[in-house]
Amino acid sequence: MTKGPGRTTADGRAGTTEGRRRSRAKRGHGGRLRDELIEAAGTLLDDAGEDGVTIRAVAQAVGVSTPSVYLHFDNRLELLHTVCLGVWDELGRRMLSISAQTTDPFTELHQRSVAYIRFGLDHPLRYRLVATGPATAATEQVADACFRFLRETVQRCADAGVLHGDVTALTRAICASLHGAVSLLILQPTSKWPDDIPQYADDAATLACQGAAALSRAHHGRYET
Amino acid sequence: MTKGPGRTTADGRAGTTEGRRRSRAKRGHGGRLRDELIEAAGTLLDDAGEDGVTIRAVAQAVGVSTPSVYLHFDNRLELLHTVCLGVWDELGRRMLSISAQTTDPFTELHQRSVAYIRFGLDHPLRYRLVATGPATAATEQVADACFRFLRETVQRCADAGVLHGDVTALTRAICASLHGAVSLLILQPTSKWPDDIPQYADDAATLACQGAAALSRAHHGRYET
DNA sequence: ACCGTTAACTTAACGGCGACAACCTGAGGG
DNA sequence: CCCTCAGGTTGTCGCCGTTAAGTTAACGGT
Repeated sequence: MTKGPGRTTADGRAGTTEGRRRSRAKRGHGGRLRDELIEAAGTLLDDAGEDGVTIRAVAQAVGVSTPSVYLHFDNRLELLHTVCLGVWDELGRRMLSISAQTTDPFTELHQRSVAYIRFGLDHPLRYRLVATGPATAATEQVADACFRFLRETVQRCADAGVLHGDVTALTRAICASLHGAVSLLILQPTSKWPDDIPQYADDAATLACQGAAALSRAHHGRYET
Repeated sequence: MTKGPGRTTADGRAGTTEGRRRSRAKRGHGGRLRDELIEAAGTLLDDAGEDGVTIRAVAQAVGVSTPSVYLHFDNRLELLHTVCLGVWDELGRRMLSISAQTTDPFTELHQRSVAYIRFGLDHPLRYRLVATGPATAATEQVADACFRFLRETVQRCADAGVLHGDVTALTRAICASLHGAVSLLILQPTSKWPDDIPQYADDAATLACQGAAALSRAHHGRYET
């Protein structure tokens, strides 16, 4: 009865268990599968968490064989990051809409900070993946974009004379503080989150911005007049 | 000629490739292996990064069979976290020595903040594992200890009248800021770190503490007098 | 001196994973 | 009608974490 070595012969065949059987894409539309993979990986991420997003599971969900995924993504991580990037665009839009509604740069800084924190808390899994996972080209791209958004506002504050000193260093310190506010929460179960999330976000943003102001005063006093 | 299933027959035997052949421990000293495993996992972590610390690699490094690891650790994560906990104790010691040297509570808060950041940057891999990995009993224990250290100091500041409002919320905001200062750096290559790390740590601590002060003033104004 | 008990390990195997090389197939243009 | 090549598939490899079940040697008791 002991069958000796016991490999399971093969992966699940395409569409064996679930996922409607896919029709092959037309000649010029190979990218169709790519979109379906991203979407499937997204739902899988929400339903089963990061570990649930295996190449095999994603392939099966769209009704395709496992290696087909590699026709569109170099590896698992790139698929995962692509899923996340889609939602990060949303943050960029929020940032832009804020500066359209605000004139005072320091208020803008505060509001963008709040937006950053709320965004992270709205998409904990996706935030965590690109902001605390292993770095790739995609993560750097996103990180740079965020940094520039904030740096831009800090620069405006500096121009207006409300902040002083090294704009890059100041921005980095603010970024760090905001990132911490997000990541401290998302790496613990939501059950332990504070009751009033908007209040938390506002407080953390206040701490970051007012802290930056204090910091810039300290540097101002040290290096100038 | 195709042999059908192709399993690799077995793991590496104990001590096949490297690691001096271990002598079996005496009756009451089973814990000896445990210590050796922790040490081996530690070096492996430093040499090969987190992914290099596989159960098989650790077992081989001490010259023992793979499943023996499970005699002392429930799973891979617990081994990893145990490795990290050893070094986190150091932070506790630094915190205590700081309060022994300081009388002004706000200065103490600042110095403890600096200590926290510098500690994280001194042990990036170990910090990351317990502070941004999946939560376990070990991580919670460490997180709670840190939180209490800071909360204690914040409380002293509140007693001295230099901070006001909800001590727990204030501490949480500070923790978040400090954690962010550490994690923002450790998740990117050291080549991209700022040149002056002590300065960075001091700035981030200043931002956190002064930000907290500003925050507590805001709350004070809102709810009282 | 023997012997049962049990701590401290080992061998063997399971099931799953990411990744790759090599093959197949059917729609579209000539 | 047949040829081509984008859009897939089959079959494996070599890892991984983890578990079940067996083996060996130190000790306590008689």
